[in-house]
Amino acid sequence: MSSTYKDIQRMTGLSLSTISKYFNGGNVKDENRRAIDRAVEKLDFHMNGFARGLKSRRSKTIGVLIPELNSTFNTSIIADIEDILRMHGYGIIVCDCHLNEQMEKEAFEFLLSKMVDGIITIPFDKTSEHLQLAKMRNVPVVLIDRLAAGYKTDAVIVDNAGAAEMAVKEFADNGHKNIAILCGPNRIYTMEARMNGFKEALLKNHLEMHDEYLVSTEMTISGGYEGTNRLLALKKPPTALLCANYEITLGAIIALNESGIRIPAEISVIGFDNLTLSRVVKPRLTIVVQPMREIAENAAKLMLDRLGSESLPGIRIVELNANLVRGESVLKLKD
Amino acid sequence: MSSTYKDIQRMTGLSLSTISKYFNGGNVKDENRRAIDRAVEKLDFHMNGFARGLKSRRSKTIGVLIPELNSTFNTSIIADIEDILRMHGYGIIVCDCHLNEQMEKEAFEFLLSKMVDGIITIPFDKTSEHLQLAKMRNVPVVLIDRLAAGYKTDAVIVDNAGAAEMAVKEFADNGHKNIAILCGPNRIYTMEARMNGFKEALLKNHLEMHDEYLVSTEMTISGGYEGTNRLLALKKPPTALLCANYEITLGAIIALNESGIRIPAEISVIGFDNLTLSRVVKPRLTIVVQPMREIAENAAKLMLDRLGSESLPGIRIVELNANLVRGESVLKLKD
DNA sequence: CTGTTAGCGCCTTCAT
DNA sequence: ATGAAGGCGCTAACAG
Repeated sequence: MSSTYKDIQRMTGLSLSTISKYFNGGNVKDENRRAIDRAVEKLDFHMNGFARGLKSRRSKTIGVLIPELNSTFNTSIIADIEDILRMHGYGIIVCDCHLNEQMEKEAFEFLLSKMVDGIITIPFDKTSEHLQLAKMRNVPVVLIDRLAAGYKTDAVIVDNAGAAEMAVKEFADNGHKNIAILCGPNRIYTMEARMNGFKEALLKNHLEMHDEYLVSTEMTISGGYEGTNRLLALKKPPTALLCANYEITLGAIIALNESGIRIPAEISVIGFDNLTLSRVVKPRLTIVVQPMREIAENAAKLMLDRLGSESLPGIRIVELNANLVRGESVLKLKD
Repeated sequence: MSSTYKDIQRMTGLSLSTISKYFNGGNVKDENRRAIDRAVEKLDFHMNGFARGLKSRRSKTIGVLIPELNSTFNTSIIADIEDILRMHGYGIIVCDCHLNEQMEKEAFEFLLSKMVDGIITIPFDKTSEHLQLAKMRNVPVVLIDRLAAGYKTDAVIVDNAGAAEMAVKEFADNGHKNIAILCGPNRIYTMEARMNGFKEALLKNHLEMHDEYLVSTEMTISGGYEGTNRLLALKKPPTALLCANYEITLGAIIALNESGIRIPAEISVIGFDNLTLSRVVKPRLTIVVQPMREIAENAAKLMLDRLGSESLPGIRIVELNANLVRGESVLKLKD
């Protein structure tokens, strides 16, 4: 059984309210401060978070709900968010809904039941009806990666279409006409956006669209691996390949390496997401880098702001841009 | 402002204690049950976790403390633990201590301050003094991956030395004598154990130990990549290579592929940890697989048991074995 | 600067 | 099967 204010009271003779003030930054005589300090030490006193939460209605805990923990992008964002929030005294309760809309809703309610002060989520379900639940309970929500159709709230998004366009332009500028994309399933918002950006960019650059160059695959190493092999098996394989996320990029590289196909001599490649990878692979990979740290920082900041002052202006949407980091994996074709 | 028992009381005319019974599985007349049901619906009533916790002294929340979120092994374990615990009504508060002992201690206290009912951790600090804090507060701790020197508690460990030995034996059985290991830093418990297992296995198999074949590197793709290139640069490169974790394995494969070195014709390789990867890479990688799911399941179970019945027997330690899954990445040498 | 008092929302004897 | 009353540990007026 751990000690309480009452125990401190017994040891110091001070009243509960003085003790409370001490713990909440009020004015307390130095002499008394020290007395309390000593008592805390002796008693190994620790604040009871339940009692405190009961009054303050705050758990200093943020829910983080993502579609899948086994994804470098997601865990990297989580790592950064955790970092930042912890500096501010907040813990994160993490839920993974395994790319399942039903579970997403359940996990969302679960988080609310855990008295989180807010929820940061990378939404999966396109309708995102579950977000309404938070509104009813007055729990702020910050979205990452996509806006919810029916629910306006703070969000941090990346210009995914723009990111894909950037890559296509890089290929086009280097004279490529047969450009393929290895993309995740359309049901994933970011993947859809990147695919759309890709197609539009072909138009903008006056390039023909080859259906067989639009490969939709799982967002895994295997997905990238198999997709690449499918492309290589075409009568006329592409001269340029855009991989739409980290795991796919990895799979593509492994497949190309294995087939003994040289980058960029035989195929030009632009990867996605992971800067470390780009530096490791030789020749250095040209890569579309999402500003992971910034995404996390902005999401955390949006949340902290909301929690800080009860009534902020309206919705704030932060749109960040991906960057193209050039390596040597794109060959300049002569024309 | 959300509704409370009092609101239900107003709507139903029942007493608070009846309502409490209803929510805690007591005997309540069917008629009254329905009345409460209706009120809950109308009021959108949700139990206040703080108030409940104040009495029950349980948050239904488990702390999970790991050295680093950017590691496939860790996140994979977390994903499974989260899964299992959530099924039992528990949420997880995740903390990443960034391979830093000071932060580990702070994060541990932080978790305790968040009123977690228990802590599951992959400890980093070798002395693990911080674990004592949990004992004082009567918070059960389950360790993963290593036992703490000074603190006896439930744990799930893997026979790391045995895992390394298994790999060496596989190489030796195939006639290899020049076997290298690409291992993480010695300060990481599992890495130390695998390195030791490796050395012992050389002895057991009557193989000579070449210092230059014992490469210590970072547990990252770059680490594996650079380590491999270091090995390849030797006058007499090894004929067999054991990679001591997933990221290192990945880096090694990329490096070998790039150098145009064929597996297993020119070098035999055994990887670690990731079954998916082994299936993707061609030739299929022989791999030492840790039973991730089992590790998570056992850790979760140990914790749930502890929380279930206040006084269980003594310490329970579960030791699991890694498995060698054979692919075609180990060449049989003629002798 | 300190003490008194009345809750926060729920659970738990103890009666009825 | 239900109700009344007190308390879990902390906070927040309000006095002094």
